[in-house]
Amino acid sequence: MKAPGGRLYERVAAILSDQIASGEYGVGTRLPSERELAAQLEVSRPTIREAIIALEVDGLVEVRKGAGVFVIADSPTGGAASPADFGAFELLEARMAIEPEVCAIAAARLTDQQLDELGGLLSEINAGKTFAVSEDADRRFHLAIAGAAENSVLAHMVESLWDMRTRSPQSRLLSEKAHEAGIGPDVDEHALILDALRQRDPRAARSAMRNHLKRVLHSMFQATEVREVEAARARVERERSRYASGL
Amino acid sequence: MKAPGGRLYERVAAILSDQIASGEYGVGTRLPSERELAAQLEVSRPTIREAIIALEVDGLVEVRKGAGVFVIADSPTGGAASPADFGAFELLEARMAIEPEVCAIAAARLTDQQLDELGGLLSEINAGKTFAVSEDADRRFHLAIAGAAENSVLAHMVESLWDMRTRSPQSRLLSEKAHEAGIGPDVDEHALILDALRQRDPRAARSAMRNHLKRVLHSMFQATEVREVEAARARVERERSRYASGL
DNA sequence: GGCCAAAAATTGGTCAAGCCACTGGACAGA
DNA sequence: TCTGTCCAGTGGCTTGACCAATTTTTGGCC
Repeated sequence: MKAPGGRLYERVAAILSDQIASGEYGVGTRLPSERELAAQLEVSRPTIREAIIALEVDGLVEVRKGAGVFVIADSPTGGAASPADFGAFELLEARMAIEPEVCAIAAARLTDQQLDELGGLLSEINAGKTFAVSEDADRRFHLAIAGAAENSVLAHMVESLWDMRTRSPQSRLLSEKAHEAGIGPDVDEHALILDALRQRDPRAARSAMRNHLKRVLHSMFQATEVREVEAARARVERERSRYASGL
Repeated sequence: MKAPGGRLYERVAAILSDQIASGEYGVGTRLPSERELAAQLEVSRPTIREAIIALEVDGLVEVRKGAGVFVIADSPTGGAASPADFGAFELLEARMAIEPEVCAIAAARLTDQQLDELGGLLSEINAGKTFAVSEDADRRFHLAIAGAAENSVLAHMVESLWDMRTRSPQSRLLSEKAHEAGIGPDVDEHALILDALRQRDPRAARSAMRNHLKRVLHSMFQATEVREVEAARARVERERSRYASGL
């Protein structure tokens, strides 16, 4: 379940696979062309091709020369149903309980090299032109911190947490809503976390991570509110049109 | 290459896969470099890379940057993951990071019924005549607290933590050692945790849980000091020294 | 207007060449 | 003998190009 720094094609495959699982690319539909994907995800075409081949071997897509890449399934072949659908809020609560501690531990053990790596990821979050790209960088940022804690159990836990998030329909929905509302990974907050780690100050690191997640929680509230407002507006609109016709 | 029977990478993957299956490239050995393969099979390097990725997704080979491509199996595996053997000390460290927080959350949400249940488990730990019995009660005590946090993700995490412990040879070994040294679940400490939960005081609960785990860590040190365990000794010792600094 | 064939645009398939980062072992110096 | 440095080899990724299959558009014809 390790996924962080991995190879580029793996990350691209993960992104695409998520988008397929989430229904963003429904079964039977065509994926954007290799060239488009390369532009969107900011990688080269060969890398996109490698990712697509990985998906193909997993039985998710079918490639038709000259026509395009088509989705033929939304989950890995024999993958007998991924159970465990967790709620978006409890997932975040779990992160708030675990990640700050992990971050504190990491602060005490980080190597300079790992700091550099995190710096790079921070710029990636910042530079990511697409929502999907910077969100992926966000994920790798958090996983890199977990890795820096030098505790494979904790790394495994944090990874598992993010996987659950990916698999959770609720979380994906909320993430989408947040996205539409213009809410994405916050660069400044991540910078604060990195600062604390640079100082190798466990308390500050814990606190920075907690604040970050608190803000994420806040955005989630916002996103859900927006959603409700929209639903309400739609309802009003329906009513309005109904009465208008009777005029 | 000629005889267009499909895509090139598929044919290359088939060739390599056959050579692996036939033992031409045995498990553990290294494949020729991508450049060599490209020359041998008269295809371009990207094609070789695509084929290798297909083999990788099938679990046949492992790619190590800068080193080469290594055969790790001679037939496609179901994709099963590794058994994951975690170290006893890092496992405990993970518990120290997670369980106190979970305990704090539980303190705020516990029902009276859950308190009663915990009380019952406490007596079981106390009354358990066998080491195994009270240890099992110990486990259920901790899981019950996690369950009381009313967060399925956290409950899942804690459960997973204890499962790892059960599956970890190192942990079992240490637990045995501790047993021989007369060290078992400490009733008083569990009582302190329960007290804090009864007061519904998150801080006190967190602190009580942390102290409890700290003591467990201490016992583990004692147990490892008692005697050496030939096979695992080196590894345990390495870990031990790493965590000793944080004591 | 409707139909069909040719042309153009689009898409995957493959190749070539190059630069980078990492690994591992050889090699020189202490 | 040991240690640290260096370098050749290896995979990782990109750019740019051309080919082949397919789809879409175009334009002439009926």
